[in-house]
Amino acid sequence: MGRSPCCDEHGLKKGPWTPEEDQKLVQYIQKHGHGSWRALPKLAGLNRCGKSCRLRWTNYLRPDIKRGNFSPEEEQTILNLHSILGNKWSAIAMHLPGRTDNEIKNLWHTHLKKKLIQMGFDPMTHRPRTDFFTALPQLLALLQLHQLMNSHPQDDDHAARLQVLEAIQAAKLQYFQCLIQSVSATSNNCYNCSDLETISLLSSQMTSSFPSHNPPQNIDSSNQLASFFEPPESNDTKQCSNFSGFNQGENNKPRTPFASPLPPLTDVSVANQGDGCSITSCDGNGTPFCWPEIMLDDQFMSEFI
DNA sequence: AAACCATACAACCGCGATTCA
DNA sequence: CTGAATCGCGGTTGTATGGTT
Repeated sequence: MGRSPCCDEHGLKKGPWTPEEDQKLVQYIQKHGHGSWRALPKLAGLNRCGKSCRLRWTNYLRPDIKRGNFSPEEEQTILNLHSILGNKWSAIAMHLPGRTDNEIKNLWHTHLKKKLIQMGFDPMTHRPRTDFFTALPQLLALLQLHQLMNSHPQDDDHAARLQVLEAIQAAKLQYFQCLIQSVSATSNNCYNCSDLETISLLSSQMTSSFPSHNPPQNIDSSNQLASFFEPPESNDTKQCSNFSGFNQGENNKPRTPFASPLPPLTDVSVANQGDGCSITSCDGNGTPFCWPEIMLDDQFMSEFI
């Protein structure tokens, strides 16, 4: 279906509008209405395309446009509507008299989106942020690499092995942080579960947190994750990050800090502290909740926190 | 004072939807 | 019914402005 690109017509002015052009446009529309936008520029004596005129009128010159900063109430309305409607700026604008879709869109990109991110919310889903599913493919790829490496213990590429192990440690930390974020976000619930059950439960919760995305369908990779979270057996490990989320001792099983039962938590934060990281939070009564100590390399802490 | 950077917002562009001959 | 013309939306870019180094 062919279309003539109206704005490509040569000789037509582009760029910022002058007060004289504004005046011509306003006077013409007040007198005749806009009618056909395509025909308007010629009739109004403007050297612009109709599309440019329509945009200038609807976004700037219309008499019912409310100018000035958005009020906190307006911002809240936009946030509420965006969580329901998504990027349907014109639909959102219909609920805010005097505001244009363009103005709302700009506000979103310059302020509201950043505000949500800073508050730890995903600006698209309006739910607590977690990069779990973003990181999952890399996590699984690293797992495969790890398994491959372990199945060829004779390989003597020491540097490569170290690199892979470090990457794995980084992925573990990233995954761990996702869990913390999720616990923080769901802190009104008490979980009574053990290590992998916690992961499984949180994973399913995260799945339900992404209605508009496409999380991996086959999320039941608990076995893979379980083996992935086994501590590396190589002697090289001491040169890598020490993720003390493993039970040190006979079983060497992965240990999440979410010992059962988990109290409702608030103010969860992870801070870089010397050689490792400290996690602080409060329970529902505002008293500090004691987390297991996590030791990690500065390199990884500075990268991920 | 100049260069650089970040931010805000007006304007443009491409494309799907709708209208109309 | 068909396809060209037009409209309107959402994503993106360009530029002015203010702040920082």
